[in-house]
Amino acid sequence: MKKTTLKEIAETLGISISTVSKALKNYPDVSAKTKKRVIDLAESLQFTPNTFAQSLRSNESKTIGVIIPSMVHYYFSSILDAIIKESEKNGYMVIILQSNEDHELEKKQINLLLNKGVDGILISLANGTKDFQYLQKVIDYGIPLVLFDKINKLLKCSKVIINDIKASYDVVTYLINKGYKRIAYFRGDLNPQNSIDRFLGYKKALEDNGIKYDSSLVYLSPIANFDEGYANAKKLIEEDKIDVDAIYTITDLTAIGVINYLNEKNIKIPDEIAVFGFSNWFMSSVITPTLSSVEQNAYRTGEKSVELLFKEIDSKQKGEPFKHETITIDTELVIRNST
Amino acid sequence: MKKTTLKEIAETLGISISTVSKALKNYPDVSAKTKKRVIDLAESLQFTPNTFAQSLRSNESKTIGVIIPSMVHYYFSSILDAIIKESEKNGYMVIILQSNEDHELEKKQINLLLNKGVDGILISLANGTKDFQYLQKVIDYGIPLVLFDKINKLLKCSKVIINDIKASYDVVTYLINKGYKRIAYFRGDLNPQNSIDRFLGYKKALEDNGIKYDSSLVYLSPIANFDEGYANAKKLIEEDKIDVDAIYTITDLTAIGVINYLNEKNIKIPDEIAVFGFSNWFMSSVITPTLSSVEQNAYRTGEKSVELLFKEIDSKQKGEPFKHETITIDTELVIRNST
DNA sequence: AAAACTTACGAAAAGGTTTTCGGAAACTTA
DNA sequence: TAAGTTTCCGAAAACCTTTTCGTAAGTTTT
Repeated sequence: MKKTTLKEIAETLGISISTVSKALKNYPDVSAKTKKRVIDLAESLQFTPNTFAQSLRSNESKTIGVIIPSMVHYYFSSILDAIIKESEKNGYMVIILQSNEDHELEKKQINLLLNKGVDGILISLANGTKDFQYLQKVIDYGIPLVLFDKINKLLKCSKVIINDIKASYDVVTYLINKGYKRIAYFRGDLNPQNSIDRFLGYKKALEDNGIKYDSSLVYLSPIANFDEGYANAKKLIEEDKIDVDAIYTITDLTAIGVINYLNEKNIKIPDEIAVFGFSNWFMSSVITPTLSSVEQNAYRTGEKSVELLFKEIDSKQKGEPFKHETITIDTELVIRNST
Repeated sequence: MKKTTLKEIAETLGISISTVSKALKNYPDVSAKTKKRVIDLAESLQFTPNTFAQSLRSNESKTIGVIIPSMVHYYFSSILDAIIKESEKNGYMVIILQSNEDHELEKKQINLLLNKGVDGILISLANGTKDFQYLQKVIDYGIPLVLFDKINKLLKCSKVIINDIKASYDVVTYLINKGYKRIAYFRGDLNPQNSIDRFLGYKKALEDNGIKYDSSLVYLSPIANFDEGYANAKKLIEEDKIDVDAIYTITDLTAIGVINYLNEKNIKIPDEIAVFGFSNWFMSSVITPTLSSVEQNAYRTGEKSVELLFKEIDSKQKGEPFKHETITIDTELVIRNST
């Protein structure tokens, strides 16, 4: 089975290819009668234009590329959900790549997408990413680029983020107001901006509330997973940090590791130790006890990211200049039984 | 910034476009000297062939399409993880679409992918899908198609599934051997094949173990989510089904709903009622109590699906006939504290 | 030295669409 | 009726790569 082409329609009707093309695109210089003949035949043959040829001519693929660290992740899959749906509404398809937190792979994938001829790129950076030359290359090539979640402030392009400093500040302030005094923090690596910012928010809230920052209450969980949360909680308890009354973590998964350890040791949450997470994974609402967290509005982040990208693609098509924007997505504290 | 073309290289070197193309593809009828000149210049200009033109010529996009019901789902995102990674290894990119369990949308998306010119399609069917004409169309067009997870037996194409009947049979047999006698089942809709099969496995295990099937112990949860599990558990308890000693559900999420209700009512798991799920979501290993489940090997399902698809794409390129295969992925019971 | 090969390159077509431009025919205006 | 306008269509180029086929020059064989 072969696809119908303009040529076939033209030959069948005894007219030229140009006329067929113009008829289907409703050009004014085709008579109503001819238009009808063309459209009728095109429909009966289920004609759809060959996208390869269209892309070659227009240099547009009607496809965008997305690079995320990992797909099996509540936050990212929610963002992708939004990106895919919004793109489809706009007649675009989405190619997804996973950097796997590997900086070199990310670099290669950017090049793959550029070669592929995508009309725009959305990316949440891998943690290790320090050299931004290849992203600058995307910008130089004039390909619309939007950074979301894990961004780099130095790049001149649009960005969608949350205010991590404020969100983190709010968490700690809430804990202090609840009466918790010795608040441990399980921080992430100091590489992606949001990891730094959450740590800064933690510190600032302590300071503003007259609590001295104590570095012995800060534990590192570089990949922010379940095991690290569990291990750090174990360490904390075994180090006899008996006065710690709350543990706040870089992300929910780590917090759930903490909860599991505390549950095992029969340490009462929140009576003996409270736990606060970040990102509001679905899981957090169904574990025991339910986990307080920060709703990051992943879906909205995805929506806004594509929105910015399409704005930029649009400007490019029209040859208009484009003003980069940075959108900050609102976050909210979700209070549950763990605090 | 514009992309380098063969033409530019040809003009710079004062040779023809054909020769440049052949030099880069290492044709034997280009002298070593010319080859070197071409390759050197191509590298310094960072030449990469225009994929639009390549696709137009070869009628291949080096892209495959995937349609799943939903992306924010542990099972599906794991499958996608595998699909994306394996495709990348083979030099293919992946376009992902979500049918949202909407049969009409699914149909539209198949057409989108066909028009896009993807080299193959992977799909897990929406629950409501009853009319398979448009999938037959894919096959008729000669586009490689692989069904996974939620399939239809009548379609003549490759498939990757698990043995749902056996997996379910094993669960119930295990429960019976553990001494549970009144085993309730929260079943899914009778539409996708796997939902039917799990139900059949449940019935058969009862029968083979001399336990009479009791339809009053079967509850329906059509979309198999948390709330339905919770609601059905509530209903079961409020109906005073006091002798029920185990609840087995179509999927983990539903089981977690059950656990949450039982926890709330202080009904001891597994002492008063045991709970068994299906799919082994990550969540199941961290809730209280941890949930017994069936490991479905999602990643492996993804791997095998692309493997079959690429086999078929390969055969097509070589003009060889292709023999459809159905691969059955092994499952294992994962026993935890809920049973 | 003529015949038979080999080597190395280029012309050209094909893949399908889009859009500009030119021109013939039909029509309107003075 | 001549000049000016519309209306409608088609030729052709452009987007870029790939591959077949032809051919000139050079090399080897009789």
